[in-house]
Amino acid sequence: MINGSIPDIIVGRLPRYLQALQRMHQEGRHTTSSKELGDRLGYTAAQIRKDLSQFGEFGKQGTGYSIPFLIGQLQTILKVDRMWDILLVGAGSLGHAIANYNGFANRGFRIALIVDNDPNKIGTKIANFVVQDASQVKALLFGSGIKIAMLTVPASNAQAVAEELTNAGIKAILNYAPVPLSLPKGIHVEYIDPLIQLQHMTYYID
Amino acid sequence: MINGSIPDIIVGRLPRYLQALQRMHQEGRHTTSSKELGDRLGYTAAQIRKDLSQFGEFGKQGTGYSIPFLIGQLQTILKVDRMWDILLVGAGSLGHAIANYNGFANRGFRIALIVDNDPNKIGTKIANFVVQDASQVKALLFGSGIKIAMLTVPASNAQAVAEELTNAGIKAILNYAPVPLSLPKGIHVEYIDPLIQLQHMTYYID
DNA sequence: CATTGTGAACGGGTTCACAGCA
DNA sequence: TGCTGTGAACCCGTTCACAATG
Repeated sequence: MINGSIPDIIVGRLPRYLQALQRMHQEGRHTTSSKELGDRLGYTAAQIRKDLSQFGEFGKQGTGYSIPFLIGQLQTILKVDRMWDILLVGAGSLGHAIANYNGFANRGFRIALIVDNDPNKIGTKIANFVVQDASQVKALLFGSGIKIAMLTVPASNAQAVAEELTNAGIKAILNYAPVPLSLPKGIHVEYIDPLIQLQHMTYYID
Repeated sequence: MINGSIPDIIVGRLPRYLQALQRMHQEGRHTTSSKELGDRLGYTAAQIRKDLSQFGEFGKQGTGYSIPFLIGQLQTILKVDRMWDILLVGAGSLGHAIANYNGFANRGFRIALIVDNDPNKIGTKIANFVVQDASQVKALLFGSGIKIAMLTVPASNAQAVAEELTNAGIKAILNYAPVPLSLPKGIHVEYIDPLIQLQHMTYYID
């Protein structure tokens, strides 16, 4: 393990490894192998070993990997050994569903602030939060330490809102709006768009 | 264009091309080029030309691509030149958000049936649908022509439910539960898991 | 003896570069 | 001139295969 720049495709698999390991841990397991982990996730054993070897030597020959140890290592690598506060932009039905989802906390995340630009929504309560005015987002974020946003606004506003967020210091955006965002280098964007995935699958169905 | 088996990674980009083209169409545009399309989506012009060339010769030298024509071609290739009925499994808050989302129809999909296994939810109404009993799913699907399911059930049930769906004739599953599904060859699965994507991004943030 | 870590071989997707054509 | 379609070159991620070791 002598590396500065890890391929993004490898980084993208680490959360899946972590998820599977946490599940094994819940099942009371203590040890696993690259083979078993690969079988669960649909990867080859060699790939898992090669991926992990980019970050260190975490296994033992003949034995495999200690599950709790590897969980700890991956949490450190992915920086989810801490709690990340998240800004939720958009208090529509999807925003509601996200705000009410209780699976974030044990994975390193928590919704910390909800904003919307609809006067009818500002001031209403969602899951213990009062919806704040989106136009004040820069002031609301100032000093908050929030660096991640989830975007659930209409497609037509997404680019403009994303630019405001960038301007307000946000460094990563999980974009639920069905539009590609064009933002400065250094801002990380991931997309969630069920229609893209549905259309991918229909190609294969008769 | 002489091809039987297109790489899946190319198929996965086609819905994005289609989405961008539809947006251009809404903007009143008639023609585009591989360069412009690539700029919108973050791909190189060469890649877009090469991808499209797998399916035919859709462009004109010197001019580019006719937007309505290319939209039609991609819709045919992806089989979204028809309407696909979808089964929604799980009537929790995420299921509600999905059922109330009105962006499916103009992209080739519509929710046709909602089921849940919670007696308190069965019989309630969501977005004009009465929630049906999940245990009857095979009978409900029989003769319906529904081949696609969206899964918004707890992680602990997801594998078992997915197997039932497979058994009931479902061919494609969009899985919102944070677990990898293990299903027979020929069943297509796509995953949506915001935590995986958040943990991917935190790797890059300080 | 089971299983890791890894250099080397392999494979396939991306980019290049240019002929061809409107 | 502008832009497509595509063979060839290139690049990079995956798989192989085996020495190393608890």
